Amino acid sequence: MIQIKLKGDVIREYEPGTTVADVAKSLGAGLFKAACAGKADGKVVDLRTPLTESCALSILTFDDEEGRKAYWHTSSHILAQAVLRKIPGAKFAIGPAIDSGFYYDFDLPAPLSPEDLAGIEDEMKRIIKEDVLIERFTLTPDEAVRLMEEYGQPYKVELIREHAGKGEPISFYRQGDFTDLCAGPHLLSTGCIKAVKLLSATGAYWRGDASKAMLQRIYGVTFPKASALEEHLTRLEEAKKRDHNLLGRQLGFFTTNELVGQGLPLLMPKGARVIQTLQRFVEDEEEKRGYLLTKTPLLAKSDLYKLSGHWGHYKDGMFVLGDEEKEGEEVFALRPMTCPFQYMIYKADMHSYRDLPLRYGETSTLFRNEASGEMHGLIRVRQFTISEGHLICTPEQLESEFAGVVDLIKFMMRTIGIEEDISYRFSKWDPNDTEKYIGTKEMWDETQRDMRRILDRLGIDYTEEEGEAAFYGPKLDIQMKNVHGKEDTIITVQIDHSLAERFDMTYVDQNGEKKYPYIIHRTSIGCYERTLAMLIEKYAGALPLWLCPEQARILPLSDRFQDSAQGIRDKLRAAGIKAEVDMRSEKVGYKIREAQLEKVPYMLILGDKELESGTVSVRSRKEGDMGTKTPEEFIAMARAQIDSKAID
RNA sequence: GCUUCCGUGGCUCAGUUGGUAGAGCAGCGCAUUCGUAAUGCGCAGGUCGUCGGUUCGAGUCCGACCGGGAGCUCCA
Repeated sequence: MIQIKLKGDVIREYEPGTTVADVAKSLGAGLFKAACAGKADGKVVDLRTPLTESCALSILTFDDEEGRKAYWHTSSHILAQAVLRKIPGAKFAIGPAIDSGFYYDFDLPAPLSPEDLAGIEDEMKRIIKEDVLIERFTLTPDEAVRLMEEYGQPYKVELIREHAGKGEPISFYRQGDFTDLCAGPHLLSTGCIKAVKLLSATGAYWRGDASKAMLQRIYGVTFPKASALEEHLTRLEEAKKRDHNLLGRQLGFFTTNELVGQGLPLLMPKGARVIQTLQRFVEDEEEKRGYLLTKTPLLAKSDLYKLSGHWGHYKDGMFVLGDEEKEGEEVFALRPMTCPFQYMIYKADMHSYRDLPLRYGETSTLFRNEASGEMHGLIRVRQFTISEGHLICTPEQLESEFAGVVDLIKFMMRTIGIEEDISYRFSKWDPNDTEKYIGTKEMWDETQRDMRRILDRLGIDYTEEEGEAAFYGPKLDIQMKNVHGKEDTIITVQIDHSLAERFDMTYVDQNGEKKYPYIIHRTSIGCYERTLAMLIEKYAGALPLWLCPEQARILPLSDRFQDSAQGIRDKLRAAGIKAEVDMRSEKVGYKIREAQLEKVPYMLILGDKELESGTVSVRSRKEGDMGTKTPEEFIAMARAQIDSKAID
């Protein structure tokens, strides 16, 4: 007998060879029905796995992340089986579970129409109803290749050939007429899936490589209960309503124009005001922290970028002015970053170790010629303005300067209220990508070791990603997901031990020797356009009071009150509160409705009652009627909120 | 850049098998002067993204380009 330690440290004895499914069954019919996979001594296992030795076992259900992954992975196989039935000649690539469901990539003879998708979804429901048994079996690599060649599946053959070297048997899962190469785990039968929805069909490159074939990807999601699917779909709909690309336009924050061009949003008065508020806040805070403001040109001769390495590594991403081919013509380029400009400021003087650290900050407008399919609202644009900065320091100062930058960033994130929504990524180079990166392996090993040590000491909880570094150094990227679940970098901090030498930036140390300093590239709040986009989505347009482009709107009950309304508006403005009056001859209900839709934080209603008592009726966008206050009381309340940068 | 879907007045959309455009909101005018999410009436507004093709005739069919959405790739 073997001893299995279950939930709550309960130990039960089983015959050796008992499967995970058997154990689940012995614990209860309900658990067996809900079981998606098992976890034996911390390792995720298939329900079919026979237990040969004593271990700690937990049964994973849809409520566990790993159980959910197995559930969705099985769903992707059902999708593939449905495609096989509906589209003869379909070739299968890969079909994993993802955080929000699953997808499967296919090579199909014709593009998928929405009707095709509906037909495939119906077929999936049929397969589920048939409750097809799912079986696991293994083959040697040679047998596996032969089987997949027989099925006419070249992508699977390619995958098997790659695995073959490991000398392990290749596992397959078969459900009726469909057999797929797969490591598992999987549910026991197709009937375990209850509610299905196919969400979209799009393109995706084989192996994520743009030089390889474009496949068709179908995204879907499934749940054990129809109501859970409904809720999920409702959530997706709700999320779309927060989309900054929609809401930001509705609220009059920005617009785009065909004649102006792709990726070139026009910030309208309200959006421009929000960004101005953020920018003033950032510049003031940086000044307090010892940053030196610079203002450098938006373009430079190509020679500067040749020196920085951008001409070699980043030319496709730059807007180049002038014709390189023409003899003797000067060629310029709009700047894609601020680095070399601030370096030239550093180089304008001789520096002693006593001068360091030097912290340069600039509200910097950058231009990047992104490929046409990359642009998205305010998140990915061709011209943007970033709180850019470079810290020049000695090796001894690197850690404390880095810590200072992280402290500033955390302060910014806390202030705008997104501290809980971000994650940290340690972005490293890819040693095999010689095209992309400059510098030696020793240099990379050293700076990455330095950065890791600093991150660990700062207690930052980060993930690691290879091949995401800047071409000159590793990065700490601060990531945030947009409303569609897509992650973007909003802030980045980089350690650079390579460009100082390239630019011959030196300082004189205690011994009178010239040394190359470390450079920290950083932004404190990111680029304003992208940060604004994230704020719109985070707050569904209802920004914290201090950031609102219109903080109070006075609503005179009838035309008779217009003069006094303007008087109150002027009082508020004098107190630094952004106030307007709705002068239209409309009913107050109508004015309130509009102000609510425009997310104006406070509405001040003015009629006979208020005029007599020298007050206004205050309505908050969030709490509704707040009763009457004198203008002075309202100003005091609003100012307190604004000055503390309160997050509602 | 790639795959796919889409493009009708400022916005949201309708427009049947090709027969030369319609609604609501917004705007403007008039009336109304109103108490916490839409007052009524009227007026004006579109060479149907652009260019080319098929056709007696194109918003409707075809192509190219421009722009937008989703995904992929890319993102110093």
